[in-house]
Amino acid sequence: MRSASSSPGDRVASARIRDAAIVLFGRDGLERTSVRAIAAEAGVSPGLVIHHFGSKENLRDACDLFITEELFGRKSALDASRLNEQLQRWLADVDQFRPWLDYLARMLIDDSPASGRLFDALLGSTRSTLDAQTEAGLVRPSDDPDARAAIVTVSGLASLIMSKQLSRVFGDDYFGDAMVRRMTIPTLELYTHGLYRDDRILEAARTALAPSPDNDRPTPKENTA
Amino acid sequence: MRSASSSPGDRVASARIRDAAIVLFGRDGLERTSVRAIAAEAGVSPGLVIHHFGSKENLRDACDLFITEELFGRKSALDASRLNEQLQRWLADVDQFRPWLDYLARMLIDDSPASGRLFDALLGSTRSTLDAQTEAGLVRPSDDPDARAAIVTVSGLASLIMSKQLSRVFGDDYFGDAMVRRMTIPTLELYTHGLYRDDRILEAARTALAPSPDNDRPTPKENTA
DNA sequence: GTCTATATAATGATAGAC
DNA sequence: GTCTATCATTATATAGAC
Repeated sequence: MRSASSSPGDRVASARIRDAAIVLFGRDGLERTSVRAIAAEAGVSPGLVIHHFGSKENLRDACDLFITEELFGRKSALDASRLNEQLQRWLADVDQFRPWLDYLARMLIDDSPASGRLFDALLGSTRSTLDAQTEAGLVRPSDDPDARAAIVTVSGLASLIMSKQLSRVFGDDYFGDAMVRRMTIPTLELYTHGLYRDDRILEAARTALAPSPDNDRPTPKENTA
Repeated sequence: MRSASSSPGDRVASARIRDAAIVLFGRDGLERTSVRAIAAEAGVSPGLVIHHFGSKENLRDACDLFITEELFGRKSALDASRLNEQLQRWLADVDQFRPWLDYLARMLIDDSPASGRLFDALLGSTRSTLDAQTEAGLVRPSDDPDARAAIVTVSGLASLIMSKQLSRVFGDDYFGDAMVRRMTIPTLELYTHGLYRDDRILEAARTALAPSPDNDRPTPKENTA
């Protein structure tokens, strides 16, 4: 397995540049990262970065491609099980894969061309996983499986995107074990027993959204934020 | 109520500049927005922007302050009910408040000094709302109320941060009614009945995380992403 | 493949007139 | 308060030597 840290000498320069770019783009963001900084991180000259990738934008595309291929494999077909397995691996060794996780989080919030494809793939994977688990009797059926998959997807990604905030709140460094341990059981608890004690709020919302032409109130969201 | 759109002439220049900055920072991000672009949006010269705010960074701080004061009020004390009420108002009229919602989402992902305070306030508000609802018998008690509040908070914010992705998936323009309507019932469904049919996965995780010194596996997250 | 040196454009910020 | 003109810095990207 290729290391995510940059140890100059063991890879060719173009790979070192790409890896350095992933680290810095993921850590500081695309705009805050200069070609010079990438060159310094990779131990090469700024000119070589452009020589290999043509432009900063092309380098970003190369990083997007690399990360998505690491996640999904070279095959264009979406393999939900491989994606889940790969994500598990990254999350299981955060110290090593943090740059890739950071880059992934950046991809999801900087809506680039690759961003939409990535989100669609994650959503599709969640959808098919939930379908399989529903068929296996593990997960409850849903009236709107697509919407449910979207909710589960964005909720899962939320911990990734806001991992810095969560780590700080839990007195942990950045996506450390303490945070993961602290979140796991309550998350599964929520997904097992829900939050509300009875159907009152759900039924109230159903009534409010029921067929009634003059009803265009903006749907009671009931403190879900 | 002050309008969030920029119609030059009805406000003093410094307010127009600040509002323009909120629009552009929220839409394009801090780094992609130049002082010149803000000046053009506000209908003033670039020099005036610096004259009023000293620097781009100070202008950003002023925007952070403005948005947080709009959310929480001028009082430093955290008032959960006011915050919830204000968020409802913004979400109920997305067309008007989109710039503020966008700016809010940017604040949460660009971890600035104000970002941590904002997140803490949102978390605290969620926590106290859940506490009140628990006491009222509406919400189930939790073994780890802080962790549960964190999960609910980031999950709620996830829809805000990834609203562009969600809108696209639901064939809607950007946080439109279709998306909100489509998400509301499944979200409440999830919060009412949960996702899993029984306790198997929860119990498996509890066992895996049970007191066992040699067990430092990275906690099975079971496809929540 | 890799470097140094440089061109060119855009940025944040300043100075001074009005 | 507001503008125009400009400075100094930094950015990406190019050119050509080795």
